[in-house]
Amino acid sequence: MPEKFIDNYLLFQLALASHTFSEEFYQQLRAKGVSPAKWRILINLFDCPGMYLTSLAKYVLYEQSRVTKLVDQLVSEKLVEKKTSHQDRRRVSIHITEAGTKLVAPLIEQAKAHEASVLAKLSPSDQNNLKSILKTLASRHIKDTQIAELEFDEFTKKQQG
Amino acid sequence: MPEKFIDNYLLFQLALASHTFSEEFYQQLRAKGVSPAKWRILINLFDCPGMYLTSLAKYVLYEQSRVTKLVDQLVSEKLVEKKTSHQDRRRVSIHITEAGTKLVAPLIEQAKAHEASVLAKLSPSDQNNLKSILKTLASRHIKDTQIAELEFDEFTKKQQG
DNA sequence: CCAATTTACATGAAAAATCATATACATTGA
DNA sequence: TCAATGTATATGATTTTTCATGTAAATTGG
Repeated sequence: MPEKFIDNYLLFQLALASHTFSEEFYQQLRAKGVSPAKWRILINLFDCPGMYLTSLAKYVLYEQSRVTKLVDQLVSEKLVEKKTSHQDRRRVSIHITEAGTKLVAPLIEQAKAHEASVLAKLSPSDQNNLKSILKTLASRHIKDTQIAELEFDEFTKKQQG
Repeated sequence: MPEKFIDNYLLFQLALASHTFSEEFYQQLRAKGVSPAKWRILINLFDCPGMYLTSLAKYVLYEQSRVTKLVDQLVSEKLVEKKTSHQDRRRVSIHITEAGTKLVAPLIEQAKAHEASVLAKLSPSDQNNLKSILKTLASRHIKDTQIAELEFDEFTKKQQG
């Protein structure tokens, strides 16, 4: 078998790894009746409740209009709530509900267990290398898109004030 | 900013990296009128012409019925051809055409340049670490799904015989 | 050899995602 | 102040993708 371009092409390698392991976990999610898209939304809101819709969209890597629709479904399932901002009445902050939290909390434990099973395929040093390299790449991305800091500052200000 | 679960969650990190850099390149593709899905099909066929449809689907990480439809579109654009197998008349091998090759060849050069720009964000040792770690993860996947070897053996036998 | 099962691919209806654009609000600068 | 511009989200039509299933061919086991 000759070396193919694809097999050494970083974007393909990343897509393959992401796809393979995500699909593995999605099986577990579906078994509990949670779609991958809703999981992504919920886990992000669990981590950072009150996120504005557009920021949420950037975090979950979905288009804004798609997130609008997913959030509306989650609202109808009482798993999240929308609140329009007082400072800027165009903006909508999304909060995970008690029920939403009850749903995701055990899934996070499952996710951690699954992640451990994936990392177990690698040596301890490779485990660290992989995560740190991905963080390097991610940090540049976050810096480029200027989401996290701004959003979080507003969030903490509100909590403190 | 406290550490969020998500930001240290491997599946999210992989999805973020894959998404970010793929989207970057997809901009270039779209500028040339090629959709990401068709690029994936074409580049795989370029690497391994004559692949059977189901194997192709596994390689490009798309569902079989989706690949059937994408391939049919590509056939109508004269970029690929379908040939039913003589050994097994259920199977269809897909071949990239001259026109298809002409279309992808320069895109591969663009992809290589883009990949270099992504890797440039990392130190040389991290570049090697990342690729080798991803290969480790991928090799297990390929082994699990038993595609490549089988498929290629048949292909080379045909060429030799 | 043949019924039962499995495999490869196709198809059409249903669901999800995207795209273009609308609406409502906010900001900017003359 | 207010017109022009920009931003946040919503909406509906279109396109994509999935899901369930169909058809035809191959394989398997009696």
